[in-house]
Amino acid sequence: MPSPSHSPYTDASGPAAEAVGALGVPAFSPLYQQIKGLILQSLQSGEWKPGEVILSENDLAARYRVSQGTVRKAIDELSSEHLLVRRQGKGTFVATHAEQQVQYRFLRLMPDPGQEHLTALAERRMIDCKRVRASAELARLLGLRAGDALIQVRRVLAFGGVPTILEDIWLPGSSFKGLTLERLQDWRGPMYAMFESEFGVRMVRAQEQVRAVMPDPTQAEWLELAGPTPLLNVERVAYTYNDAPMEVRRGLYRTDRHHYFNTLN
Amino acid sequence: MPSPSHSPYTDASGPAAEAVGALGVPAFSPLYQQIKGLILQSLQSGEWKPGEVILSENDLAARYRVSQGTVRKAIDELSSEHLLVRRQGKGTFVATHAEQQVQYRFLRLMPDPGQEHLTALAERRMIDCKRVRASAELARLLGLRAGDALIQVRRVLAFGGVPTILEDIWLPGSSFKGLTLERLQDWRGPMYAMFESEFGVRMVRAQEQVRAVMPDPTQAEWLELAGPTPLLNVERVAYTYNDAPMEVRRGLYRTDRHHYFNTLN
DNA sequence: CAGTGGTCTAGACCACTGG
DNA sequence: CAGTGGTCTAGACCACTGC
Repeated sequence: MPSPSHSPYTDASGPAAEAVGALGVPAFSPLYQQIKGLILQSLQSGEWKPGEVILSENDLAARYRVSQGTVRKAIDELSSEHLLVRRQGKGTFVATHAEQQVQYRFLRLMPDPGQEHLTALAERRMIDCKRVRASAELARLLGLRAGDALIQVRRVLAFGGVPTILEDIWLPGSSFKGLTLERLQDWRGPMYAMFESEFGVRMVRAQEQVRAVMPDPTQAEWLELAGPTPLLNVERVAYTYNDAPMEVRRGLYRTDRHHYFNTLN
Repeated sequence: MPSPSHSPYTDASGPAAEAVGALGVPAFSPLYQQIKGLILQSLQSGEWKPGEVILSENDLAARYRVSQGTVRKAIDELSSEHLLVRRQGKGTFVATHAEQQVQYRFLRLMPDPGQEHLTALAERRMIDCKRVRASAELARLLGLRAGDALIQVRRVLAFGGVPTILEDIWLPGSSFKGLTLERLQDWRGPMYAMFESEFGVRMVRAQEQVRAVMPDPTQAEWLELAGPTPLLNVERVAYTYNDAPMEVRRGLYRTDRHHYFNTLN
């Protein structure tokens, strides 16, 4: 393992041992990337759960026999991916959706200027939660086979009494056994926080596709639309650790008092 | 200035000299943040132009009398904000919109699966470029006064012969003197690349608000819509260095063969 | 080959938290 | 006060580029 007297590059032992690519070509992978992978494994295996402290940088450095700076760089990346959260003086924590500050981290619908008071008046109406079979399309998105068991949830989010979001959510039945309408209704806090504590599934990343659509009559009824109203159709696939898809969600958003917000860097 | 024998924290000379907050409270600001600010100033002042190499890390370290590691951390952040681009073995370059790889970095409309061929068939139709006066709304967004001179550009983007995007663009007249329809039509490449090389304005960041709307008859005509079609209304404010707003843009996007794409982290 | 960015280390000290 | 993350340095060496 790395030690002061020899270079980490020429040393084939330690955590870097099998850094060899598919073709036998030595695929160079920096030490800190390998450390990052090891920490990631510990997160996936549940060694540290959402909200908990992980080992200190010094302890991790000792565990992996590398310098603190190398551990630090690994944590830097995990932290910028929102998998870990650093708190100076306290430690490094596993990120969670159950924090006041980052609630609804994935919801990009914001109140228009002058409508900010609506956020405080949010109200969730759980409509349905049932077992269904995966269509070809849903199976493809979730990496399953058509016909596999899914759980489908339907709900409405209202702001200031105005139904604004109609959502259908599909989850792999195998990972969410025992999810019922009642448990959803009783839960306080973000749904993704419930997934963490009740099912051990942490959503880490998501992709959305947005289109403009006209609602069908059923959808219009749930949103209590008076006349024909164009809506945003937001299709989301959410991923856990190691980029495994774990949720598909289709939301219909009213945008007369809200807008979908995005920052381009 | 910092040197091996004394701590950078207790040294009040060098680039860190006036790190004192508004209330006389010593507002601690890390050295690398100050270096970052100094590099940012050089970018704003045009010492290095988009596409050019900047000083090497060693040279910057010498210039600012800090270690290479500190310069490195400053460049790390500027690089993650897409203001600089590192190329191993070659140097660090000022980011530009005039690169093949990152063309249309801010355009989030993507072809639907099976429609990817459309991207190659893009076609721009410049419609209009005229001087107007800022409305109260536009003035607010651009940090100007109502009535100030603006340049308004209207154009259509078509894919595979289908008009898909109708855009209105507003620019501060003071920064874009001499922008004409003809120059826009003659320009090959991204509009933001033209802003860089012709007007010295580099767009660095942008925010978008997306809503679902029905087009008015004029808009429907430009997009050659047969019947009533809901569209995405995308309002963008783009910013240069130091977060100064330099462009407002309203786009109407057809989403029957395309979608607005977003990644949530 | 020299020059650039990229990685890794070891050690020192600062800023923050909590007992 | 000890323990945590955060900053800074100096030096060594690797990976990549182009002459």
